[in-house]
Amino acid sequence: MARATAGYEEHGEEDSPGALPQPPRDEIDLGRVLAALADPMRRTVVATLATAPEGFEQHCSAFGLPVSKQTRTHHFRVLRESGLVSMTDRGNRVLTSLRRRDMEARFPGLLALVVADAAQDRQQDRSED
Amino acid sequence: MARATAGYEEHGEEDSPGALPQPPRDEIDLGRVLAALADPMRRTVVATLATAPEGFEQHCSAFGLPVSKQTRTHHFRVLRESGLVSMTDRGNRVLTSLRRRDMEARFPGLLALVVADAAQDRQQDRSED
DNA sequence: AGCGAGGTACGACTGCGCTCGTACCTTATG
DNA sequence: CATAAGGTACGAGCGCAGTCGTACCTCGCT
Repeated sequence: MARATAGYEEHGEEDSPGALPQPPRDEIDLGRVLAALADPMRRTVVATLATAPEGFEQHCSAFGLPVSKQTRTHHFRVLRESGLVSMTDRGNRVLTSLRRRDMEARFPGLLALVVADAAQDRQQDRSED
Repeated sequence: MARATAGYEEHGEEDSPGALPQPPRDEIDLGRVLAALADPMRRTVVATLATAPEGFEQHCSAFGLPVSKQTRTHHFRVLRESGLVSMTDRGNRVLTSLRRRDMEARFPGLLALVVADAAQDRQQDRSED
């Protein structure tokens, strides 16, 4: 079970069954979001989700992060508690989706910056071959 | 003297005398910038500079940060090494200015987000009186 | 020259973030 | 039912970031 270690209150209201706790739109804190995006690994995850079509969901393990699964869990928790992503517990697998509308409403253009930067990084890697 | 503790190389080319080392525009790293902006105190500084008119410069001590001057020095160093601000050593005082054009060129809209968030915070504080 | 204010350098402490090992749970598959 | 895979909880190590104390420098003012 995910306990309320975050700063926001535990809301009994959970839209869908298995939805893991996350801050409501108005309580999303810029500091938390920026801290979450400061990590390259988490930025990769966000860029991947943001590049994918609307409503895209993916397993946490499908991002190919070069860390152990415990560390992966940690990163996804940070992303969720910051408000960047929404996660659904399906028992043995967890689906992650970008909170695109919430982020666009609170910090318009921020996701685009992350996407653009990730794209530029990929281009640099290609030219270094 | 400020030594090159940053990741970027020490460029002999310094535009104006007393200009403290800072990364050139193309080497400004998003992770560093986001990490710098993740701190509320540094975000306040950036928001203040971004709200002020173009080319505005201010002493580090004039921001009213509730910390010691050593800590203040630390925060401004982080801001400078991230590429957010430009600093000029005038002997006994240091002038800080926002690298507005560079930031707008690399991460368009980011400063606006910081400004908007700071404005919203101020409004909340006012309604809490 | 002396003093105070602004700033930095260096060192130290403290807390937090990233990492993983171990243990355990849940589900799908054989 | 046994096993493997995805995930989490808990704890530990480690490094870095934020904070300050002490010391020192530079300039403006008296």
